[in-house]
Amino acid sequence: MPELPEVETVMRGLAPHLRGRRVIAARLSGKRLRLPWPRDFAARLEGARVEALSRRAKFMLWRLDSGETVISHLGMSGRFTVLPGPGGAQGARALGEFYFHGPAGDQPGPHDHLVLTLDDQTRVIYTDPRRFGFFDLAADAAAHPMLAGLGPEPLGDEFTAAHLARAFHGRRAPVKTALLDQKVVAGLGNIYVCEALFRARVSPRRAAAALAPTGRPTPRLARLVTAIREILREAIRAGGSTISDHARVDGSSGGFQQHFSVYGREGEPCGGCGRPIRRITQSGRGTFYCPRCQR
DNA sequence: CGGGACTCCTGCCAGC
DNA sequence: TGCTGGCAGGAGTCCC
Repeated sequence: MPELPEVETVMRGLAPHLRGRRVIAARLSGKRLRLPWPRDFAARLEGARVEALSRRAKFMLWRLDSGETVISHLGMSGRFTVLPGPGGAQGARALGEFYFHGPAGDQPGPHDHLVLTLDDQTRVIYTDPRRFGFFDLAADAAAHPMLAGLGPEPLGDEFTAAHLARAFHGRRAPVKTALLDQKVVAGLGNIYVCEALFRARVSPRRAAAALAPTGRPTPRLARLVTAIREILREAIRAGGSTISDHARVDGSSGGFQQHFSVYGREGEPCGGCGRPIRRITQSGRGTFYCPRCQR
C-alpha cells in the first residue's frame, strides 16, 4: 500500500514521538529485508537523538544528531507502531495486546524487524511481513543511490505541466507506466496513478508522448497535474488508504479507500457514465479505468 | 536507450 | 476443510 500519502501519514504520526528523543536501544529481528541491514545499525542508532523527520517520495528520513540520516522505506507491507512509554501507558496496553503477540504482551511478533526504545520509554516497532521495506543510514541522504535520481515531488513547485511535457516527450510507454516511473515524478504508486488518471479523464493506455507531442505544456497535462495534486492532498487528509496493510502509527486505518473511483472497482458502474469499470494489466500490474470517460 | 519480464517475500482470497 | 493458483501497494536488475 504505501504510496506517498501513506508514507506522509506515517511520518506525521511518528514525528511527535521521535523528534527530540534519544534512542536508548535498538533491537533487530536479524532477518534480511529488501536490503541488508546497515553495518552496526543498532550501535549507530543507540545514543543518537532524532532531530527531524521528513519525507522524500516514498522514503522517510530521520536526521540524527550524529550527522547520519536514517532512510526508511515501507516496501509493500511495512508499518510502524508507536507504543507510548509510562506517560501513555493506557495506549501502550491497548496497542501492545494487538501488535505484540507474546503472552506477556511485550514479545515481538513474527514480522517485527526493528524495535526502538526511546529515552522516554516509548517503543517504536517496524513490522513488515513481506520484507520489501528497508532501512539504510547515510551521511548525505539526498545522494543515496535510491534518492539521487528521483523526479520532483508531486506536491512541490517543480511539478508542473511543463515538467510533465518534457518528461513525456518522445516517451512511448503508456502514461500509466510513465507516471509510475519515480524519475518522472516521485511518490506515486499504482492506486493514486489510477485515481488521478480517472479524475483527469486521461486513458491509462495512451502513450505518454501523445500527451506531449511538442514537449510543451497542454491543457490536458495541466489537468493531470491538478488531478494528481488533488488526489494526493485528499488522501493525506484522510490518513492514506488502507487496503490491507497500511495503518497509522496508532494502529488506526486510513480512510481514503472509501473514495476510490476506479481502483479495485472492476465491473462496478463508473461514477461518471455508469458503464462498468475495466481492469487491464500494464507492465504486469493492474490498471483500473473507465474506457468511456478516460480518453 | 526504452520498455517489458522477472525477482525478492508472505498473506490472503477465490475456486475447486 | 484443505489445497492451489493468482494477486497484492515497490523498485532494482536483466534482457531484448
